[in-house]
Amino acid sequence: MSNFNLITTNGAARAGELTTAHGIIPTPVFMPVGSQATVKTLVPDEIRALEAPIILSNTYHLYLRPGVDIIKKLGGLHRFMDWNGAILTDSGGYQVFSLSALSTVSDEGVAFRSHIDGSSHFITPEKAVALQEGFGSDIAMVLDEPSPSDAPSGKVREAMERTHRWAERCLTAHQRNDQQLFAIVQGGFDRSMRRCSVEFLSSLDFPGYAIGGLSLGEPKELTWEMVRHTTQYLPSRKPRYLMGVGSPEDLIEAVGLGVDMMDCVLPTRVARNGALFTRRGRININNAAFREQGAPIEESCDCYTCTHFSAAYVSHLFHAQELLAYRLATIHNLRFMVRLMQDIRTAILSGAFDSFRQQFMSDYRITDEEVRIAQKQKWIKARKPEID
RNA sequence: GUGGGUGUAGCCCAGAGGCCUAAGGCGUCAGGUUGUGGCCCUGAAGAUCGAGGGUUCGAAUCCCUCCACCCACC
Repeated sequence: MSNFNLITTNGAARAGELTTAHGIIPTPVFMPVGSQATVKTLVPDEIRALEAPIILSNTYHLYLRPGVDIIKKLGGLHRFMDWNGAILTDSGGYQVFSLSALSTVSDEGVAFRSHIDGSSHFITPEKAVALQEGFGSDIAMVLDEPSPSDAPSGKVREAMERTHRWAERCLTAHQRNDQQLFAIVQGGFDRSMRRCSVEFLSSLDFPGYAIGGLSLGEPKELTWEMVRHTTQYLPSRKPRYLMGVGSPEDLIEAVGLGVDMMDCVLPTRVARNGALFTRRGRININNAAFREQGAPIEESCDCYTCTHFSAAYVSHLFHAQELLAYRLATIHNLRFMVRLMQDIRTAILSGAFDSFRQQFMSDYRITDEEVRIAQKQKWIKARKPEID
């Protein structure tokens, strides 16, 4: 029996159901991030109210603090944080490279220093699996090695091949049958390497596949080219998870390319800085214009924040740096993302994905073109040494 | 009233004859954040340096007068 039921497709876009030990998850789905066993500022009842069926947590952070033994002793991650929905744990591969500059990779595993106290640690693929089995997450990720966006192709291939060997070892080590282990495709920004990665990992019959190593500052067009290229070779009957992406417009784009699952810190992180999503685009609640707005952030939004408070009140809380500001903004942005995915799914099921996408994109004011160009040039500049 | 101190952007302040076209922080105004540190990063606006006079090639800076505020003593 398969864990994933592909209900329908609409072009490349897909609607399905992913069965986990903690519920059936309608896909496509957006997973709020709760790295340290908490979706920052929210209690589980509030996450439930968002209608988020699954959240993401993080092996790296939980391993360092409070440690797997404590979580195990207290009944596993679900009980520890009182969340009875599904949980996906990231393996920590990404954090080792992004958070800690002092890490060294070998075939055996990765040695790194804690960003908290500087202590030394060593994680092997087997240990990454054991940790996640200890946490008891519903979906575990293999230990992978993402490549920095400026890595030369030799290094990218090396990291990809190591990721493949680690994936095999994770699969062998994995034991819990109430937990699914997903593989992670790497291969940088090279089409042939991406394809190579997909084909190798597909042969190992994982219950799900993630696309890693993207959205690292590269131009959007390149991100989507890689996603399109990757999903076309992935097995259609398995869920596809695009890691670490993205913004509201990214959700639509990715689903349109055949992605089923996504997670991103963006909605929660920018929320804490006053950036709020609406169907007409992103706003900054700190802007002077909102100081006197009696209407909510978005009239048509059904979130707790918008059904209880004016934009002026939220604006006041931000200017006063009140803790409630972060909570209300987080609730709004996450509900926006979850609801957007729900609407996308409804559109796919009724065969109207394309028109939904067109309508959304024409309503939604995307990041200024100037900013995008500046980011692109910055990325090109960073890679220049390799080109020379 | 006498003695002392302080006056530089909305607020706190750096500067002590020329590198001042006056620095920094907070605040204000606007951007950014993509497998999470509520951090942080980037821009912008905003100052006839309390007022007036003088010395000097040159004054926020030295001198004089006045004004305001603070402290102490009457």
